[in-house]
Amino acid sequence: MTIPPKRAPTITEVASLAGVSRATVSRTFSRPELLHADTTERVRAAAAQLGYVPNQVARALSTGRAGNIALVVPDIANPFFPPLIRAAQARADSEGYAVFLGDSDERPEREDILLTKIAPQVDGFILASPRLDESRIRAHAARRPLVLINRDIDGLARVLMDVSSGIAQAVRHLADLGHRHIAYVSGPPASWANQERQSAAIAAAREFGMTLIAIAASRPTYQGGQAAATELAQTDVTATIAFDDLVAQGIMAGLAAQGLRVPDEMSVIGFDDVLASTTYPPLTTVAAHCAEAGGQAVDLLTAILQGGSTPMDRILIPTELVVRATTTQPRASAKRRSQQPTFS
Amino acid sequence: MTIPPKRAPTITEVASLAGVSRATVSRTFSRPELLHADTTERVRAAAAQLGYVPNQVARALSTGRAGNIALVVPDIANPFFPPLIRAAQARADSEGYAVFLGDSDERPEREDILLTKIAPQVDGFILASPRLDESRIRAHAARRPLVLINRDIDGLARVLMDVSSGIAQAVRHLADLGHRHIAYVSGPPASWANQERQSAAIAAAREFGMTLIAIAASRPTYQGGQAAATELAQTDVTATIAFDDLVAQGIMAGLAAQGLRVPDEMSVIGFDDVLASTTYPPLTTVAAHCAEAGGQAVDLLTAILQGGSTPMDRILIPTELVVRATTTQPRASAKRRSQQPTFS
DNA sequence: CTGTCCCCTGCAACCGGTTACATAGCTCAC
DNA sequence: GTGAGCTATGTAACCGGTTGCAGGGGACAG
Repeated sequence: MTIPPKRAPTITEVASLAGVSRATVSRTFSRPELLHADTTERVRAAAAQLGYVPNQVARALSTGRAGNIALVVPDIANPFFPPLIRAAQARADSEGYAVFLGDSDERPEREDILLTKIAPQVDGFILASPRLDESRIRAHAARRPLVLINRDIDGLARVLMDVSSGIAQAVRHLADLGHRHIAYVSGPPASWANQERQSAAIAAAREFGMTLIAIAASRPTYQGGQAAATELAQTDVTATIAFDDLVAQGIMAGLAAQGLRVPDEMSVIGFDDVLASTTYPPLTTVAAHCAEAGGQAVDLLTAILQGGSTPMDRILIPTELVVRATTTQPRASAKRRSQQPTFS
Repeated sequence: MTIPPKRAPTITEVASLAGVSRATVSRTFSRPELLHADTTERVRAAAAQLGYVPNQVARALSTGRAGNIALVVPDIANPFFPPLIRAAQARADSEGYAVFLGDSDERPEREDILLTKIAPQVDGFILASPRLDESRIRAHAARRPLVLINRDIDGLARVLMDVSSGIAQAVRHLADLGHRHIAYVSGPPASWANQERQSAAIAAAREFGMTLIAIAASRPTYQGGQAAATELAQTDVTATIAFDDLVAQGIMAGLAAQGLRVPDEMSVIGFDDVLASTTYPPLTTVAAHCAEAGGQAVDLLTAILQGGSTPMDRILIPTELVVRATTTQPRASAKRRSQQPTFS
């Protein structure tokens, strides 16, 4: 049996205990500089005695400011997001905002519903890697300040990973090691991040005169990577760049199952650097600083909420290669050249 | 489709468009069975035309029900929590609740502040692995319905892992393989989960006539596990049970750095089964079904919120051993017996 | 034809704050 | 001594819903 939750004291009770009007109590907590010091003191004492805390819901209704922000991600369980969420939450907290978390389960329509449902309760949104189409995102942005992470829509505030620098470093690293034939194992085709990474890889491979084949991981998961490893084993590529660390790890496991050793028989590079330090062997990867992206997104959002003006509405977070233990020189191999489409 | 206006339409606008009173619009969305079908239809049409969505904040103020629940965890980045959060969020969503997420950064006082700050905006709390002391938890529970995960406080609703069965299976598995000297690498001493696991391990070891030493991982992290591996290497134990998978993975990396091979020279068992399938070699571990815990906690909370009565206020989730590739028979070893405290 | 009952719907008072505006009292310069 | 200019506080109208209560009107029985 539950204890009937005791009702929190209201502003009216504090007012009568302190012998002032409700307005004075309200001002004590919102604009104390308007009041005589003695008065605020007396009100504070009364409030403390009753255990009064201003009701955020009532405050939100009358001011229109909720003191909350919403963070929507496609899949909390994807290791890319927890550090991002964590940083965002910490930042929001120190700015005085509480955080609504939404998981869209990778489904655009869930994202849409989530947004409309929690909109009145928040002052602004952060959409991380949204799967929603551009027009709907713009529609939501028209209602509430909104910051995107990992999605580039003109005119909207956004925090982006500067993918190309990191990918270029990765490809150059492989070129320096002597690799000539490499693969990119891609993520969700609809994902902006995937398109960015893939085209950056293609461009870099062309620059270094390497052959690059693209292999689709059915899903951006460990399992997807495992499946891709089977395809990889049938090609003559000696190095692979994966859509993200999770796929890279799946590839490593898949290769191991095929009896191929990493890095001796196949070099593997991940992306994000979210679990690189916890794989064995430690994964060479491109660090995307996702935690920083989360923090920056909150900063940007609160700046918009408070200032109104947006000094910089497009923040680029640099990425860079972190070399660990999954890349080395290619070994001569007699594998058959694949029929995969090749680029340059 | 109409261009969404900056300000969300209110009940008043819908009422005048539909030619009814505000009360009727309200009832259309809260208690439609009181209205004539034609009326609700007309109101719904007007609402749709304006893009009206009931304002949850206003609703919360007048009903006292916020339609939100809060989920507080000590560290989102700990892989134990994302599946739990994900399941909880999905469940809450389908029950019509939105979710506040709080990360206490493992600090009890942050937990306390978070709870008091969010309290008026939510109908109830879920505290996962709270670090807060019992009296404070009880204080919060007196104000709002509250469900605990991984913490056993008498009289409060809670979802617990039935640790002992899984640990017993793990120890038996090691005994069957022929291990005689094993170690438990512990987590945070203040953690209920750690105490449970450790005492279960001690009890099981005693039952099977094995020697068990306890080694403290300074922190329940990958790094903590690595450090513990150094200590492990100096003992004559042939198998290790880790506080959780993260620590287990750190141990594996640490052992590799010491030149010890898993499982040949040291068997390793984790706990939680949150990243077991993504390590290499795949980790033998105790599955804790943390996602189910999250879902059950939400079910329990919503039952309390709706029913008022609590049919079952203590849910036990069974755990069981999942054998993968990090356990095998012990190899004779000449390592020196350690001076660690031993239990039976 | 009238009375009763029930089904819908409207009226108006909340919920707990915020805030524009009014005002009381006081200081100070002229 | 009086009006201007403050400062500190009160009054009351919101914010956008919900809901107890009242009442109009149709159905139906007598």
